[in-house]
Amino acid sequence: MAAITRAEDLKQTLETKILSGELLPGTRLDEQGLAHQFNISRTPVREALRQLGSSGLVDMRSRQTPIVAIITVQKLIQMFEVMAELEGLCARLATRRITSQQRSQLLRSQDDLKESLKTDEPMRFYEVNREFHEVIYEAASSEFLAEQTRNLRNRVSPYRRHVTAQPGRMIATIAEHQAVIDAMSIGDSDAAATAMRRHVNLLGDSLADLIAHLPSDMIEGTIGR
Amino acid sequence: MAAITRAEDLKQTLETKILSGELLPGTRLDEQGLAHQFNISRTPVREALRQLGSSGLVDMRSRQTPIVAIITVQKLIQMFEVMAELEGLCARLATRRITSQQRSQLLRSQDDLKESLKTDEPMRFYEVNREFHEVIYEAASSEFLAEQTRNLRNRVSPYRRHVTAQPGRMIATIAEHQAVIDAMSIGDSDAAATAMRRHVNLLGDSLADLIAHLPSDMIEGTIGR
DNA sequence: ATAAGGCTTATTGTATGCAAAGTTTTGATT
DNA sequence: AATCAAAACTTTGCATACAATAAGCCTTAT
Repeated sequence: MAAITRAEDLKQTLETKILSGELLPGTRLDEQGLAHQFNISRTPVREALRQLGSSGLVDMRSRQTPIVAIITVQKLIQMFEVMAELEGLCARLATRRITSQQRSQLLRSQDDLKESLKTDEPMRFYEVNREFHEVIYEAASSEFLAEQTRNLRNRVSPYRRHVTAQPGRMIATIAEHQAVIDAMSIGDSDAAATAMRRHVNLLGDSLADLIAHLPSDMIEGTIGR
Repeated sequence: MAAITRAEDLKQTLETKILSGELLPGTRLDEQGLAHQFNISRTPVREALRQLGSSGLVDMRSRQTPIVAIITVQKLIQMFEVMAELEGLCARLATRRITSQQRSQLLRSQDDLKESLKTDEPMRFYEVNREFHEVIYEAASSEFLAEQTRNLRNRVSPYRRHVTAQPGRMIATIAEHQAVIDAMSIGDSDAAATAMRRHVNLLGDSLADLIAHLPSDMIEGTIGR
């Protein structure tokens, strides 16, 4: 399922670089530069940028050089608010529809989380955490809901890695995940939804605090160049 | 705030035609045809189509002629499920943040709904109904949430008008709106969220039923030719 | 009659050139 | 030295030409 068109290829490449933090918010993405850099013409570059634009990762003000989207603290809070609701719905649906296989995957990922906390591997923690949520998306059996939620996760991802590595947050995350698992295991879908919503909102608050209390020139989001 | 670029213009035009039902799901949107029809080149046409593609209104399978997106009944149900959750969140936030002006706007729209039912003006009903929800988005004071919810409303809109005009649904809608208003007026944000979620889900079920029980060649969504 | 295969045609993907809008630099004037 | 204006330059928006791929059609063989 490799991308066949240059535009699609570039879109994937840029998306990866933005999500991974290699391209920081505010970075200018001029067509000619990218075209030259990837040995393609401006046409597919434009298409890739436009697509990233409508997905929200790139800011496309007309007649101006596109930049990696900068999210204000206020908007970040709003995004987590919505994400909390969607993840909550995922948990609610998953509680009713989860298979036993998926249930054991959840338990396993919980063990892995504790392990990576003990061995102090924040990157692994980040990845396992992602898997935990991914299992719940799958268990919810709503491809559309999964897409929407993933898209939102992606959009906040460039800011998220700041907070994920914080020790306090890692411990809290494990406890919050446990609350979700517990609610799901007794089949209480409302409690599962509430626990998940709370989990995501706490994460958002913590991230918002972190960013808001940083001096503005420490925030990567300020127009770097 | 008129669109200045041809691509943006065309995007708006196509979006309007799709939402209004003038362009039915399954309609082919070939670049050359549109370019000729609007006296512009293929380049801005491509851009407009790509944008509509990522917003979900147009289906853009690679190397194939784009078509107005066809939504399966299953996916439609999933979309309403998510929309119900988002509209519920809107109602919850709006309950806490609504101004007195907005509150009276809600009451007024409720009167207008009853009026347009009495005078049998389904188009007006449709429009006032939209306004009702729009006021709640605004009252929720989360531009991001409003955007997400609107986008979803737009995506189901081509299918929605089938059910809106049904007399039973119109009466039910008025009652369901009233439940939302009542909960909001006593400041019970949870009840408001639940009432709104219920309202949107009922609408979705009703629409899904309608479409599922129709012979497939009566569904506009089937690839018309 | 039907299915398989190749050829023709239609349509999308990409490159390039030109026009228009925006940005920066430079210079003149106060 | 500071400010404003204009010109030079940069960068995006659009048009057109060409390449590549998929779709449709016809032929042919079984």
